[in-house]
Amino acid sequence: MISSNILTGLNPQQLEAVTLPHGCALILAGAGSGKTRVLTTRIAWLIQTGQVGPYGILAVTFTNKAAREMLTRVAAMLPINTRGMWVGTFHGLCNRMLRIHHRDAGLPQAFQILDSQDQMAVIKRLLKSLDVDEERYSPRDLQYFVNANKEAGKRPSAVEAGDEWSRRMIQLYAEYDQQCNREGAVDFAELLLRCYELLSRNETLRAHYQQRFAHILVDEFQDTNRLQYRWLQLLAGANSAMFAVGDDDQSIYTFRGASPQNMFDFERDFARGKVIKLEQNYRSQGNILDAANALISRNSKRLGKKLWTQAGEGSPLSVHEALTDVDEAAFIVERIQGLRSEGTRPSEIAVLYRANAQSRVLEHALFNAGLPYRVYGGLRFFERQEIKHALAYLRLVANPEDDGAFLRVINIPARGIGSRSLEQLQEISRLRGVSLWQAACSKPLSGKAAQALAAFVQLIEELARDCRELSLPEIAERVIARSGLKEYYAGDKDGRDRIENLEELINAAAGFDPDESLLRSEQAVNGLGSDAEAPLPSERDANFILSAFLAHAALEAGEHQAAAGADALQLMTVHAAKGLEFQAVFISGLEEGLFPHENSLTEGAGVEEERRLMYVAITRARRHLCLSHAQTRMLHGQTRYNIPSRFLDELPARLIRRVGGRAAARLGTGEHAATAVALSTYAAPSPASPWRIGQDVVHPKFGPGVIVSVLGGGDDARVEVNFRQVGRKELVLAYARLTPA
DNA sequence: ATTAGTGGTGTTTTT
DNA sequence: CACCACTAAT
Repeated sequence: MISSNILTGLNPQQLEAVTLPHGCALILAGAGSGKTRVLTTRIAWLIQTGQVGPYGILAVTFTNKAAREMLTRVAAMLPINTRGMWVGTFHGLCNRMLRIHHRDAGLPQAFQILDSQDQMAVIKRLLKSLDVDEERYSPRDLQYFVNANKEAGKRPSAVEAGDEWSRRMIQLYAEYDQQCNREGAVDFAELLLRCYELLSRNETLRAHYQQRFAHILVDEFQDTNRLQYRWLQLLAGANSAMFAVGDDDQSIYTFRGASPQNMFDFERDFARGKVIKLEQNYRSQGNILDAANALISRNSKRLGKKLWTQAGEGSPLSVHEALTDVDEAAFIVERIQGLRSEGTRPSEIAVLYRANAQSRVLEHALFNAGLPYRVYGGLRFFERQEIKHALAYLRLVANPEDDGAFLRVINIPARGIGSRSLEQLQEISRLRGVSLWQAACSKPLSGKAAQALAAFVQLIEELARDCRELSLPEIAERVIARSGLKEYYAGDKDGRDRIENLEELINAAAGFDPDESLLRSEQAVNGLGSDAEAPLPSERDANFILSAFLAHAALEAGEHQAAAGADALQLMTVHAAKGLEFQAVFISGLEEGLFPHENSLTEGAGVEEERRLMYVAITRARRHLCLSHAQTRMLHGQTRYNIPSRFLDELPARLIRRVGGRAAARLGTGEHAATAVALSTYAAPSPASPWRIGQDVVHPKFGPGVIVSVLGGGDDARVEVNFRQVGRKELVLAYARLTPA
């Protein structure tokens, strides 16, 4: 029997999980416990034993990468066509469903997906056109308001208005939705909500999918939000088996609406006690694991789980205190060189940090040391300005009603249509209730601007015509050539990279496989009467493929940054490191206010999430773990004095070895000595000083409060205090009569 | 119409 | 510091 093959090497708990009889179950899988393996083997086992065909499987992941990996691994285990399986992210699957049933969902066939950037642009445009006071109703707040409510499953009419402010926000939310509908645009949260509503409204459709998906598997269950949970509930029929894998200790996305509560609810609603814990860790050595366990045990709300390993205890964790962020980077470089001389490959070394901004100093040091590195985060391929511009042209070709795309490129490159002409256009579109494109087509301007506008309209129409006969990469090429974007960037001093990126876009288009995101065979399989709109393969015109490509660009923004050499160091935020593992891991910037981040200190649950984040960071390491912090650090152009992170204190001392570096050895002589002396005379950075973050204080006028940050030093050392009664205030220590409480 | 310069502001993590 | 929105000058 071949089936024994895929099951060999599983430990008893893994085996039990993989071969569970039909029904729902919750798998509590600790870090490094073989979670992905269990998930993929489960799928392979279900299919191999004939319990279900590929068509009956729906697997949801959190990232595109995880989805790809799952498909690859299943395909490696089974010689079957995985095409029929629905594997993807929540957003990707909802997109797929909405494309198939766009009519039932009330969407145009070529609906556009707005990424957060696009969404922000729409919101700003909206606020401006309504002449809203952006002081009181900021674009950022509205974006947050809209997303939070959508993620809670609430349309404007369902949001309860407390005060004047929220009443206005609800109005704006409604206006925003209307504008999106007018333009055929859908934001990330809308993908989910729209799909949820589609399924809950349309009984036929729901019954169809419920019957089809006998097995629903969910990865990273702790990251699901309430709406996703309800979406899964709708999709799971009476006979569907839901298999959820997650780790409450690795829930680090509650800021984005993720609700670990879903794990508790899932046990109640579905699994009904069918819970399997995977606690054997195959990744890290004992000391690292002990540190992680000790740290996370301080959190109160846990399902409870303790990792263990058969690997030896390994070496202790290194902790280094640096004077400045620059010294910290120098120390890390030094250690990395040590690791490399021992034979550790650069790509097996990761430098982690809490916030993207921290990468600059590290990059600088690595660059000077000649160490190849790769930074994850920052701008991704499809988020780059030049790519966004090119995509905007493509969006106009696919759907000229797309005002956002229109505004983006109407004058890029400059063609003589300035703010004056634009105002006129917008006025017309507002009065007639038509899109900017339609307004432009009615030849509303006169003089030079009119000619320029006509040329633009002609350009888009011409491209749209071409689009019908050309393949996707050919369209991309033509758009880039005819739009004048290349010439536009040729004059720029950093235009070289941008032009290269534009050329890369053509490659991306050439490599795009629409079937991967929207299965070609899907329509045949799922011959539902309700979506007769589904185009026949021959009729799957360029526009359809173009829309699929644009959706792909929005949903999967692409690689974070091109690889700088195949074997390079890995730099990334802790968030980005989730799910990865490395031989050696550096966690930098372990300082109060940074990690844990100060913004998390004000809310009660915030610190616990930061602690889970630290837990994730620690458990990325297999053999070497090095923690560091700096006494002073440049942040927002200001020197800040930080005390060591509380998380360092929460690690058992027996697991830790304090280490210095060459930089530290220099202390006591030369310039560093001066700094050291100067530092010791300042009250702010000394651990003995009462002015530390988190300290409760009393002010004679403002009353009681808590210190949220310490800024500067010397005569103008200041603290920021969050007062109970009057809110945040920044005080100069030399003047403020502040007393510790 | 376009561009350069200014000042004010806000900064976590991201599918 | 870095990004923006707005103003002033070409």
